[in-house]
Amino acid sequence: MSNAWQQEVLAEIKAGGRISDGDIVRQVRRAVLAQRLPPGTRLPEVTLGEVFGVSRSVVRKALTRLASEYVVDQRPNQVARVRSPDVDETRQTFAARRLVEGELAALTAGTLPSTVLLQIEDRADRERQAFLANDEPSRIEHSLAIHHLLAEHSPNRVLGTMLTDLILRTSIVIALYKRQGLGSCYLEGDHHRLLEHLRSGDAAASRNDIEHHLDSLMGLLDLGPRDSRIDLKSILGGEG
Amino acid sequence: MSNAWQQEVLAEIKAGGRISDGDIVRQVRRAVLAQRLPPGTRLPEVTLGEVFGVSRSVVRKALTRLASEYVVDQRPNQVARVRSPDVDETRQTFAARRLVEGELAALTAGTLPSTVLLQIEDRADRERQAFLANDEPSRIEHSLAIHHLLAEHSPNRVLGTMLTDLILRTSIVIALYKRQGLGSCYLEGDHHRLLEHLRSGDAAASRNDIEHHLDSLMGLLDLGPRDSRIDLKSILGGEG
DNA sequence: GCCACCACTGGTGTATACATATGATGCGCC
DNA sequence: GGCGCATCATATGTATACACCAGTGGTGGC
Repeated sequence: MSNAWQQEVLAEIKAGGRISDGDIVRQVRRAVLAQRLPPGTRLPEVTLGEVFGVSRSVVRKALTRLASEYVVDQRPNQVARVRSPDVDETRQTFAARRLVEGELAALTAGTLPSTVLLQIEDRADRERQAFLANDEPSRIEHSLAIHHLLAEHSPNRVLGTMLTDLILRTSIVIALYKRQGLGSCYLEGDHHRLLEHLRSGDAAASRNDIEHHLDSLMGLLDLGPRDSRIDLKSILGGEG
Repeated sequence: MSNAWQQEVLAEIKAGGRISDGDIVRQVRRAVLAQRLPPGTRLPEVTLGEVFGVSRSVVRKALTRLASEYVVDQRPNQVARVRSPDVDETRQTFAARRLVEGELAALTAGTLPSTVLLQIEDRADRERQAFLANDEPSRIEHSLAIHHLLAEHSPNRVLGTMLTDLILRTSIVIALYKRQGLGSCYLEGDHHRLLEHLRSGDAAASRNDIEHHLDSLMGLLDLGPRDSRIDLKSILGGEG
């Protein structure tokens, strides 16, 4: 487990009060998304417990939840490891999100209160600014916020929750398979265009915006035969 | 907790060897589906542990998993209870399953090996027989098996897993909201028709079959204003 | 020199004890 | 008689101890 990450976690812990399993889940999620915990990283219960200052009971619950989110791999009698989805799963995850988020956009078009629309607009503006300032972490944060707003305020809570999960999973594989040398996954105008169609209530156009957006996003990934090399590395390298 | 159920569980335990959290998950799922554990039923950890002959550690893990499947409601410092989805969630769950299973049927059409097609055909035949014999539990088992086969053998494993979850959730609400006095939710011919379209590779027709099937199924439910009475009952009655 | 076996270490699986929160009950006061 | 508060029973939250399992390295036999 990375030491830098450990330091950061400790800092956050000092600030807050007691640590619950939910906190651990959030922290690990964030670290995996930011690739501070690369795929294959071992996550022993005792070590995590020491890092967070809690006992194995709490850690176990957190790991179980992370496993149900497909963030870590938990096998009987073996240490939990950060999951490493292969290219097939990546394509399938994108296809699933395309279906769910497209439908959700169509369902949601024309139903959002102006407060939410303004939140989305604000995020889209700040995403563009972050992109221009070359601040990729901030850009990602704002981009994710837009999609999460759509998930949270959709009229179908069941599909909304499913989308929340899929956003996480796609974010992980984007971080994993982003084409080398590509500074940002920003798609100029996509979010603003979607916003206008959501505002005007054009369901078909909104669905189309989402589908096109996700297709473009997946197009920025490197899903070629390189995957065999990755699998090999994770098998041979171990610690990554 | 129902005593009859306790007896049945004990019987199954005697037969098998040791009990793991997965076994508990399966048993509780089954009991909820069969309404042997009605919504609102309290599921204290110690009691469950005594029933299954294991300690709270195992039970806790099982309950966490059941909560992530939306079968039970787990709130901090309170006993876990069997969840009771309201009519809104019921409609949304059906809408979600309609979307996912429709897409999956379209994706899967024409790709299934003949062994799987024969399994589906066998289940459809036996479902009809069970219906004619008025054996509703068997009919439900075969019906579920068909949809699970579709989920398991679809080319998209991510969507397939999502469908597996949605089948469970819709089954629960079907048991909950089935119109009183309705003996069976059998829809004559639906599964055989779907089978033929899957076999011939007609994606559009397969999707249409699924969507029509689920619409008809939801039509058999009683989702009227009666729900207010149900909520009232569960609030006032407590033990249900 | 190579293969099989064995002990060891690191880690999870499970049970249990203690701390703490929550809902119910019954008493006393108003 | 009704309302509020103390008290208790019940159940969960957390930590910890012990048993078991898996991978690993070394060692002895062949």
